[in-house]
Amino acid sequence: MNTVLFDIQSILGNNYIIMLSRKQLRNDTEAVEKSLKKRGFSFDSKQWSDLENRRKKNQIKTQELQNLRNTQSKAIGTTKAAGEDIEPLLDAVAGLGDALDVAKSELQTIQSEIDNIVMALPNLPHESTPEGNSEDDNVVVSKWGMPKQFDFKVKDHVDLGAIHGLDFEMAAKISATRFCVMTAKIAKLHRALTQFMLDYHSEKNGYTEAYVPYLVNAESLMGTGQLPKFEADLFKTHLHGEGGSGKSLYLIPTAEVPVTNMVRNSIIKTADLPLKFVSHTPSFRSEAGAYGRDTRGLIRQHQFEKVELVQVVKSEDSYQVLEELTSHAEAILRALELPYRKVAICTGDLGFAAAKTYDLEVWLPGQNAYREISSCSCFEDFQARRLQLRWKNPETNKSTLLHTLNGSGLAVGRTLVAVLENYQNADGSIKIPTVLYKYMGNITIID
RNA sequence: GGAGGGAUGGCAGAGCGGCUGAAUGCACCGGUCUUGAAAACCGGCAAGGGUUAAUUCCCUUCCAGGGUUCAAAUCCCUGUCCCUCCA
Repeated sequence: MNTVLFDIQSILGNNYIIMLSRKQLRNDTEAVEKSLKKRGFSFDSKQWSDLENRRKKNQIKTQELQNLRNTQSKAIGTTKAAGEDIEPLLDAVAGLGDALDVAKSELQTIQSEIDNIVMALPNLPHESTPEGNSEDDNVVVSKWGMPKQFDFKVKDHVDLGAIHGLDFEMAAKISATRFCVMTAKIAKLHRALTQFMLDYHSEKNGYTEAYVPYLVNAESLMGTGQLPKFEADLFKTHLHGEGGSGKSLYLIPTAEVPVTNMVRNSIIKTADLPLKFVSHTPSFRSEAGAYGRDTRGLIRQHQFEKVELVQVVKSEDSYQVLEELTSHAEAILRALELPYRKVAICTGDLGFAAAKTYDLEVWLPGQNAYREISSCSCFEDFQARRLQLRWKNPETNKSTLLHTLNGSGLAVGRTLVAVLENYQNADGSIKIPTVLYKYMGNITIID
């Protein structure tokens, strides 16, 4: 995969802080290296320390020069106010400006080298994240429901969908592969699922519904960690046409990006915590690295609907909230009576920004397997640090980084797959899950 | 499409070349008073970074980027966003 290098300073300005704490990197370099190794990421601590030493030298030098300039300028000010001759003082500062410029640009070069390295570092895994190299090492934590036994040969969702109005060829005609068209009852069922999820989370679990832009700027993607590293997975657009004067916008790969960025660069009032948002958006993935995987059906699409849960909480609450948020996603599966299992993602399979992740995998009779339908993650302060997302701790009177979490509640397309396959009858008709009746005009079956 | 006005600390809002990291008010925190609370009064209160034994010292930041100057929140240029008026 291509790693796209950005001029990070031009995007975020000079005054941002980086995702892993610089202090931690400096003081615990070895521990960081060891922790990142668990997730298969090699961090060259030697190279980094060298850079850091150069940075330190240059920064001290630069700041000394700045200090000199400041005191001299003040002296000129007071001398002038006293009506005395400032000429000798002006002579004394001649050349200072040039020396400062040189020092500054050296420092900046080193800084941006460091920034590029640090921005590309993934989060450290939480101690409770199981160690492992690949998805094969993920750990099943729990199972709910029994896969239903069918007394006929089950169809997969593609065959079932073909009967009811799920059309991939038509989508390919008007767009490309990995898109779909839904019509009639199946389109309605898809919408019903979305409605049900949104209502459930906002009414029963206390989330605030949010409608957000589907095109976002680079700063937002930096904030949640998709940039600078994963541009190849995104669809990029141009505001005033390709090569136009407008800046580039990206189609969101998940609602996490716009929703979490709503509170970028802010200090949240204690009384407003925790923040809980639920948002339904389409998600766009170019899936650059996934050619040949799940080419059939709805599982892996360039465009799919998702209902996303996002929470912003105090650091001491985050792991309890991860359990809670995961249970909110599970509640949808239970309400739909879909068998699933909960899997703890191992260090080698963990997403870039996550410290700990649970995947929920739903049972798909058509594949005779459990497949991911939700991914619930705790990012600790990793995103918050990039986002400058803090609260004022009244005990210490200090601005403190918050923790962010999110999870799909659920991926709607895949939920549709699960409903089609789990609720099928021998004749290809689909029973409607009870909780969806009211969203389906009280019909009980699609035939 | 054309003409103006604006963006300052958690919020509101002064400042418009040097003594301003920033008046004042609100909010917030601590205290006095009170049986308790409120009110009143007193005090504190921006963020980020470096450095340090340190709550030490220093640097940066008044939308963003560049420029002028010994010195910029303040002057100049560019961009972004907001608001008013005209077509």
